[in-house]
Amino acid sequence: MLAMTDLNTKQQQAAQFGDIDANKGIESGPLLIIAGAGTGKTNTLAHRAAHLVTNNVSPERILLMTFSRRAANELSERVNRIVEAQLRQKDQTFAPVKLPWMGTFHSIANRLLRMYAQSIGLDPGFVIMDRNDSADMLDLVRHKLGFSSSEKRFPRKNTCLDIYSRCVNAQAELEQILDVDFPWCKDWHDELKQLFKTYVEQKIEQACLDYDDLLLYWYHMAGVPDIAALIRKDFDHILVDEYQDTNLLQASLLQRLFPDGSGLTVVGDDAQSIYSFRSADVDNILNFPQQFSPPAKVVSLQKNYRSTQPILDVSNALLKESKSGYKIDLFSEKKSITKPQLVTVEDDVKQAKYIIDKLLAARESGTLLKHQSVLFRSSHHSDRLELALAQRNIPYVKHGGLKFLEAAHVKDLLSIMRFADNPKHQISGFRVLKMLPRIGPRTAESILGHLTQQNNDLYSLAGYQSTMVKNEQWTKLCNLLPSVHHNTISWSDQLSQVAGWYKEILETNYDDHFVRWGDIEQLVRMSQQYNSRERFLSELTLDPPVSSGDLAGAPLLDDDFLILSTIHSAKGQEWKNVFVLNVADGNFPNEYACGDDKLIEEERRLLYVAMTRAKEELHLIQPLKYWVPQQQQHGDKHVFGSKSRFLTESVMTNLEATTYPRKQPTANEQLAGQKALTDIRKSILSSWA
DNA sequence: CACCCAAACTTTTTT
DNA sequence: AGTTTGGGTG
Repeated sequence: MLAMTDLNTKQQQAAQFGDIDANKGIESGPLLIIAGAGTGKTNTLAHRAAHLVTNNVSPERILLMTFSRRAANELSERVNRIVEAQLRQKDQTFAPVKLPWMGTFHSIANRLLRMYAQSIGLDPGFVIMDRNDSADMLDLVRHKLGFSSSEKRFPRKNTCLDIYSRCVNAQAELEQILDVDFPWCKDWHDELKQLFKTYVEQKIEQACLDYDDLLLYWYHMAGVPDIAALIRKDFDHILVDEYQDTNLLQASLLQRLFPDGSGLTVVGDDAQSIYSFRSADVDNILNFPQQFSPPAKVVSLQKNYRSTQPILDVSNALLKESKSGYKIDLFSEKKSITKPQLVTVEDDVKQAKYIIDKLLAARESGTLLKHQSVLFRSSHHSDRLELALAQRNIPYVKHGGLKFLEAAHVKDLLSIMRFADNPKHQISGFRVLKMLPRIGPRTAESILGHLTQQNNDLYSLAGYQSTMVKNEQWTKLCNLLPSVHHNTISWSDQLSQVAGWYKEILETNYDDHFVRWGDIEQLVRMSQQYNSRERFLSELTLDPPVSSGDLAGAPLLDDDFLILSTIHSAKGQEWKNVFVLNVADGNFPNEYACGDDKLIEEERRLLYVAMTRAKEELHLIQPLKYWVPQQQQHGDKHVFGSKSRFLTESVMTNLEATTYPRKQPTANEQLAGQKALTDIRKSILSSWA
């Protein structure tokens, strides 16, 4: 038996679960690891992977699915270190372990689908659409079906996509989804159904898959016995991280592939399930054990290595208030007399001031900015703070919120690449053509029609007859697209060539083209890291780089900076000091999430996630009034928030309530105890006497 | 038919 | 606040 000295008993139990088997290395039934916040989940998972590898399970037969690419990389490094350490103990030589099958559900789906494309009637050159593309395509379909000109307003494209996505991911009928989640769209049931049908047809026609399709196709592929058998045969072990955030579609495809659960390990914490808007279903993890017979083994990790006990006390108290779940109690050996703070401030200006005060004080006493963070429910909550930070010249980086790929110019450039890659993909084509001056929706459509007639041969673009489009930009584009498509231009030059063409458009269309060009150059550089156009395009949509508008800006020149993050993006992270903004009803829970109990429960878990990020200091900030980004009616822009419903009595006993700034005594109080010094009324009266 | 401007509308979180 | 829609102009 290998020494696993740095694991506690429970962790070891989880890491080593299963019997050593001569053929398969390790033979194990289904296993569920409930890993509370900060209980060493990644370490345990990495040890489990390492345990498998050192017991002769070959690395390429392990399928490891994580929530994000970042988590995957971290795990990979950890596995490597552990395996190395263990082999060194046994005096064996170490060759780095590569776990080739590691990534998000979506990226694994992408790989498998390309492998099996031919067998399932899928164009192996399919393009992956991001959410925006999908929404645009739906919009187009909606126009074609004539739903946009109806008397009553048809749901917006993004709403439509949300509805569609939920149907797919929750594996439910449209009617049911409308009833539960989109009751205001119920009247449009028939039209929506037709819309989605046409949308699916369009996607097939244009050889493109949206995010949901990646899972959906995988799920259907797993339903074909021959293919399922092939896939199953390739993997001895499947480890799924963040299982609490999987949706029904993901759970069902796992079940199809590995019906008896052998070799299946899932890890998660139901108390941290915060992705229901993406159709994640906590019931997946709650019901996991009973899915099998005999039921899966459950190991729960409760010893926390991150936070001080007072922080865990308040977190535990919060969790106890929820209506369902495993409700594990976290405990820690880190004692402290400092209770987490609940700070009442007047408004968001004071809130920002408080944070900056505390933040700088902490830095003075040796805590770097990057060991502190500010967390919030929605990304605009930090607006006021960002302003204040900028004024005080405090460098920060914001996670969550606007994405690199959502910037118009980046979308422009990528759509040129996508169109060149797959001329059938009309959404990109449309976007590309409309960039040109004097080309609007109608002309673009007509050009695309011409292209379709010519079998999507990009060379035929030059033959499009029109007096309108004859200009140099058009001619260049007609040459550029086919040379990219047929790789006449080598891959390493493609992006810079395309960017070169786009520069002119950028300069005429945007005032701030200078800043935007920086992003384009960044993109060109990034493309060099991928070895083909196809990989570049799919990996970029599957794993979008975090916000980058200010990537070249000042903050990164400084190596110490504050982290601002939405709670969702803070998953898995930890900081010494954590500030949570706007802990008040309306923001926390969010006013849009007060619909039903399930949503409220999730909001509570969100606060739980935020609290458990802190190692030493936790400040919950409660503004008495806060800014509401312009309501329909022009009323007061300030709204008085009431106390968050999550701060119940039992939670409050674990918090120290303070006020900031320390209340100044009023003038009357300062003079308190003295008799009236004078009566002004007399002097006023006297002037009329 | 393209383009520009004004008015209306909608808000969370993200693979 | 920033996007989407509608109307008017050239």
